[in-house]
Amino acid sequence: MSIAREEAPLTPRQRTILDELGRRGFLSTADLAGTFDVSDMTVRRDTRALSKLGLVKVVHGGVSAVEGHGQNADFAARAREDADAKQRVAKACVDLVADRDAIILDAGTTTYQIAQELPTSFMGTIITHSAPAIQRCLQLTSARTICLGGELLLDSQAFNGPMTVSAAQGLRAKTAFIGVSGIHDEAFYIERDVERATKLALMASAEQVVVVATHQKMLRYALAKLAVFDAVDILVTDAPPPQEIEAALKAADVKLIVAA
Amino acid sequence: MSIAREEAPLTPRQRTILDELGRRGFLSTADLAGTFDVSDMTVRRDTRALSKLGLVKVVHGGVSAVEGHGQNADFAARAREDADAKQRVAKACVDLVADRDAIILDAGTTTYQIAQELPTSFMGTIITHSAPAIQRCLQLTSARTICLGGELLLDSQAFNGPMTVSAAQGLRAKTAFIGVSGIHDEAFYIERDVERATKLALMASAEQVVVVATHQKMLRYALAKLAVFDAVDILVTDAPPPQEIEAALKAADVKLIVAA
DNA sequence: TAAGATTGTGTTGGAATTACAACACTTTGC
DNA sequence: GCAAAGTGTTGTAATTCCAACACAATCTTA
Repeated sequence: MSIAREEAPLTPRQRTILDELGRRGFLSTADLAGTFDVSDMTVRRDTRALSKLGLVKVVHGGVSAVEGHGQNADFAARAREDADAKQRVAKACVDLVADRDAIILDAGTTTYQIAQELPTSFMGTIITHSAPAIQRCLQLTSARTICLGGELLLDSQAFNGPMTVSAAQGLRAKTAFIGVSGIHDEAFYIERDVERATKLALMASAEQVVVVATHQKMLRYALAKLAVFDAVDILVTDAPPPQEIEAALKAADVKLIVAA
Repeated sequence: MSIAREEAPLTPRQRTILDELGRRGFLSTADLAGTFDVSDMTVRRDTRALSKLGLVKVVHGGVSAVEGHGQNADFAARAREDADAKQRVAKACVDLVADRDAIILDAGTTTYQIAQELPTSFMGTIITHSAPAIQRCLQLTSARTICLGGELLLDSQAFNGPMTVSAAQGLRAKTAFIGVSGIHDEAFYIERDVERATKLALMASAEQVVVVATHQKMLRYALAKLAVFDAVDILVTDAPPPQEIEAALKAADVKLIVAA
């Protein structure tokens, strides 16, 4: 009784549909009619009502979950931007990983693609504070996944704060894949200052630090300075960077990998 | 080059379809045809090939993600068992929560239902080590979510181990909702011994300990003994328990809540 | 209490959408 | 130049959608 429930006009059947949809992503009209033992028409009326409330998307043959819930939509939308470039970068990163390695995955959409590109047979260890990456790790039955806890930030969909930092400090990995928002003046920049401590802790816990950044990040500043080039071993991107950056990378002895 | 990719005979387009499907759950044939700028027939040939490999499910109108990947299916299947009972228990638990409370959610399908039943307007704090619960928390834009890190166990889909325990010890909440596998002889039992330390730490960090258990758990043993009745304040279930349990609960001063 | 209104549901037929087999065309590699 | 693989097109079959109407259960109101 303590909490007011805002979803007043939903029948039990509609709530069940929403619930299942959250788990399955798609439900066919015929299946639903069978499950509830009602006619197709009744199911259609339910789904149409839910669709009118923006809770589901009606498609030919059934209903599909709508991804526009909470901050969740932002991340999904960002993941789709330059998806090709991110995928190419991610594939090149996976090529840097051997089968028993322990790797660290930072938050962000590009690093998330690395998790997606990891083969399901991967037998190493994944250390991450990214909620979407963990979701992906549930599919990797041979891998070991270690989550760095902390407070959930909705915009980055990752855990952060002192808990995350201290959890990272207790671990050691071979390679850390770090995402950045901008590259300029021999340094890497990030959007959220609160993530700085976490990223630095991740970098300190790995033998080898790999920064991933699509070409859109080149010659761009962002709010906070993360680290200078010297702190990084490899930069993986999807197009040859501007000359000034390439020269600075070479001067700082950062290996450059341009994904095909 | 380091990792062998087992999915050999997949075209780039098919891989992209799989990839998107992992995020969206459903894709319509027409949409896919538009996205790749190919004919419906070509898309259908792709989806049929993927379906033959068991990677997707073809439905009238498009393709749907198949949930039989990884251990993931187990949890989803268990969540569906006695779903009604779990939902009733979960609703009763939500009624114990006030809007600014900090609550602890243990791993398990019943506690997961609590996360599902929490209104999206909930403005308190959720502390959990359950991956599905965290997934749900991404929708709760007003709440604060704290993840207890640790090693991911695929069968319980939760984080566990020393990291989890020490993370829990540093926190304090009003109510902890704990799942159990059996109730017998004035004690609560659980399936996995490794979870014992985590559950005890969660219980120690809350003012009030609530155990959730559907009636199927009554008079059942499980592998490990978690705690005696005295360590718990409230038991929420969905049907009146056997007399011997009810008497023992009363003797141990455990409040019994039977959800309607 | 009875009549009327409201809500939820099932049925029907035709309209709209999708599926699929068969064939023709283009590209690729040898 | 030929075989193989991939793709587009066409017409037809199968499925789904939906508006309209009929029926039952519940709730209102006189």
